[in-house]
Amino acid sequence: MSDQITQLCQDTEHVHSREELAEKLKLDRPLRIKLGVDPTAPDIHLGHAVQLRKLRQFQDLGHQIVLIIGDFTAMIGDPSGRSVTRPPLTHEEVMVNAKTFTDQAFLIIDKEKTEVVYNGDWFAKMPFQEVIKLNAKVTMQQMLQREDFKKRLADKQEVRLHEIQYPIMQGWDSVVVNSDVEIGGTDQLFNILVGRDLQKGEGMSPQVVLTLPLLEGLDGNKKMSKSLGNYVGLTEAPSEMFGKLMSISDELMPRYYSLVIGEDFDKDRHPMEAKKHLAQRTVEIYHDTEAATQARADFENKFGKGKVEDAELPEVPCPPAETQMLSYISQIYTDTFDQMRSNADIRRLVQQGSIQLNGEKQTDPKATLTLKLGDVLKLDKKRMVRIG
RNA sequence: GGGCAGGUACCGAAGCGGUCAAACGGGGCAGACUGUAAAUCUGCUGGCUCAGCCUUCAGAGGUUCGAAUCCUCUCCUGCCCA
Repeated sequence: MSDQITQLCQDTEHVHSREELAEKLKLDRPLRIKLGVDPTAPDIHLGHAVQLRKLRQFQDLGHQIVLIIGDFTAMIGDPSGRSVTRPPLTHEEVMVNAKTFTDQAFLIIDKEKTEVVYNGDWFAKMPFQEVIKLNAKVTMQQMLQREDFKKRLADKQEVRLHEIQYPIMQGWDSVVVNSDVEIGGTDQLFNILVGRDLQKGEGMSPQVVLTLPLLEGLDGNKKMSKSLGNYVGLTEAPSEMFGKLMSISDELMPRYYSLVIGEDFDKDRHPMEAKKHLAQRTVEIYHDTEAATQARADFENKFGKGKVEDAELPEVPCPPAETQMLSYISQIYTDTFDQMRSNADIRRLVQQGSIQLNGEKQTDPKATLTLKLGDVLKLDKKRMVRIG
């Protein structure tokens, strides 16, 4: 049993407290482990995975996972770590996101053994009287303890009242689902503690707080998030996933080793090699071994010692001779990479030498291209296509 | 409700009648160097049919040959007072 505690507390940021957790485990029943998520964006990424992997651990030990979809709270927006008010989402948007979210979450946790609940089920029906009663359970001073609020207040930035409701609601979720343990990122500490207070207020045994480190994004300093664009999505294509992981800094690697693939980082290994292992291993987890091997081979062909000719590249149809370069490239961006680029943007890429045909820079924006089958056109750092 | 200070490009922030598509910083992108890493250096960073033109400085009007800059009204935010 102390084994269990050690395992569960591994790679956590904050546990309050081990003793309480031990007490709960002694109860000799499956514990109810709560994780609340606000489906504000559809895709989940490696940052979410850190928490889901922890849930999986609990699950494997026979505990009951309670996944709360914050369909109601998502419409408010968690102000955690934010310096500005988040724009609200409609309920339809939230529900669409929720579906994608759970589908992806079940790549990690076992669907059969997971209880999924929506907090709209209780909040949407709550009469205003009850809302007031709920609000009476906490003080303004308590809420203002929170770092985000304090800071915004100090910086003379607005704090809207609905934002102050957020921790209260998240806390109330704990009462409703009767959780024994709540898991969250470090930025959730405050909210989870509110849950403890509310549970105590209802005469319940307070939940154990277990927070996990926030995974830094690819840029290495901000936390991984969709809106910052520094994320790796769980369902991204193998080559995409591989490439993104290869772009992280060496400093970040040990972090990713423990939080993403759960391995020890061997600092004597060549960094390049270590990173390839990280990338390969990650692809393996979310796709399969074959895809991972393939992604690696492909990467090496494209950027390493291998041959570009052997790499798997998206193919684009061969244009007529003397094709206007700008419009042709613009078309590839939209058709093949689903990216809107203005002509000015593409002109810039051309002038700066980003566009390369079989390794040769094409720097004249007015030039025309005459391509033949098998030519490799490089658009920017990450994107190349083959004429097919 | 009263007083004051503000709302500028992705963000922060200059500009306060013409030389403003708008300084500077951050971010982003590209090039060089590399390990498609980091650091560093360089360039770019509203749009277009690109030596020219078009649309921007909260919104709507107005003054002026000319407005991000002046005036009026509206909307929004912060601070202080009630």
